[in-house]
Amino acid sequence: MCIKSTIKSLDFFSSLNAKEIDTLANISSINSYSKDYILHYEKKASTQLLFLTEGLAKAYKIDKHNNEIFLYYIYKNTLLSEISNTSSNVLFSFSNIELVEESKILSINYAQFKEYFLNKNLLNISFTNAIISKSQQLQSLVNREFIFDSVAKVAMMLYSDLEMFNKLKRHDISLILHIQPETLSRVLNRLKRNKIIDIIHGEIKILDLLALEAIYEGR
Amino acid sequence: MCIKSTIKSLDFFSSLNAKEIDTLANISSINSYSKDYILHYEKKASTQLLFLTEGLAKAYKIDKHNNEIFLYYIYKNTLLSEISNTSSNVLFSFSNIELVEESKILSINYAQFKEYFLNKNLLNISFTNAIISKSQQLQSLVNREFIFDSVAKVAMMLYSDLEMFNKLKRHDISLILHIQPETLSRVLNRLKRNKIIDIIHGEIKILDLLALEAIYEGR
DNA sequence: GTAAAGATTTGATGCTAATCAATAAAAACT
DNA sequence: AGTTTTTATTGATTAGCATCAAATCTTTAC
Repeated sequence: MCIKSTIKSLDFFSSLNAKEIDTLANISSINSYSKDYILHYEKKASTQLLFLTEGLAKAYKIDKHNNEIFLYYIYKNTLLSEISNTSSNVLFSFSNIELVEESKILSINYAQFKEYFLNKNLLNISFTNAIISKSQQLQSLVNREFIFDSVAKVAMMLYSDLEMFNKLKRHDISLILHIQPETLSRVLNRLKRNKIIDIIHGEIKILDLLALEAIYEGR
Repeated sequence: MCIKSTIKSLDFFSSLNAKEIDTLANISSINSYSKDYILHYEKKASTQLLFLTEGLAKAYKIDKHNNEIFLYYIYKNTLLSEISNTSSNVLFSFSNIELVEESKILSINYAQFKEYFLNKNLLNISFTNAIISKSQQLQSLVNREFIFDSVAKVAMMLYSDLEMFNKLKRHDISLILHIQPETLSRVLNRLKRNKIIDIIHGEIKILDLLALEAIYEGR
């Protein structure tokens, strides 16, 4: 059956046996959504625990001036929901979650999930790890936004994922880095002037990897 | 014995029985440190899981210009360590942690803690909850810093904890809110001019609670 | 190939809060 | 009390980006 094979394909559930997967399938459903669908609005309550089985999503918030603040991407085969507590049966989302591609979502009744799994010491490790990795995404966000200025943000992204940088449109990069496209353009020019990178036909080549690292490693 | 009664006093361990507490006591130690001691440096590895049993600590990071960025307070009876993963036996701290008061710390060997407790499905719920509450502290930090400008930050703190606001020195408040003391002073003056608060002998009285709330709730 | 649409860059200007410097006020001494 | 030290305020200036507008370059559609 489709739902069971989907569950089996998720790392999160790899510790379950056949019978447990049956139980899980009974409290779950799978839905497909098209690109740009907004799954979650900030601060809204939900009774379902969601997993992204296919596709790509992004988490973001809206600031005072109605600008979108990109938080992080959520890749397939991971937990989508943000866990705000374990004592209540209701989950409050911290951010908006929007689908970037057409996606499939596994939706599990959270109250029953707790009853049949967490409270029986099943999936605890998976659950903890999922929460930790969300927490780490927040940590890198804090690094990016508080510790780094715009030059450091760009340097960091060039250093850690040049391929992605060259693949995406400048507009999307500026969204991720939470700076304006104009600022991004100016920063790239500055790095080029300083002979740290070169820009050939819009494609970026790194000339001085160490200098790039030094920019965001600081001091 | 002292170490056992300390363990018993921590909510985190309330689900353990006497024998389990014995086991835990064997892989633990308690240390006292004086005010201003720095427990953890950012990015440093540790093999110990730390709990604050008495006192008060603060987590902070250092930005490019060597300014301290206050993250959050850590209160007694809670987990001090930041959990970066469960697969390794080493913990990497995300922030610096410094004691604000003279404090007592319970220190547990993390590898053995995992072996004797987490892997045996003990303390899983406590552990998960501790991680969630750390994650939530980061979330409110993100809210404060991204969504709020300096006026909104001050309004929020006045609204939610006036008592604390009046107790602390302006310098400490500005540290918490991550704005400069000069800015704080100017913001307070502005609020006073707008008749939202009054300042009598340095002590702040709220005149218009609704207006204050509107400033940071503000669409 | 050419027009239209979209993406990127450049220039000018403005806003928020940081920084620097000086003063004023309050608290802690003796 | 008076003096020193700490804390808070005020004024002037600046840094860092955002914003707006226009120009240029690139891609897409026909």
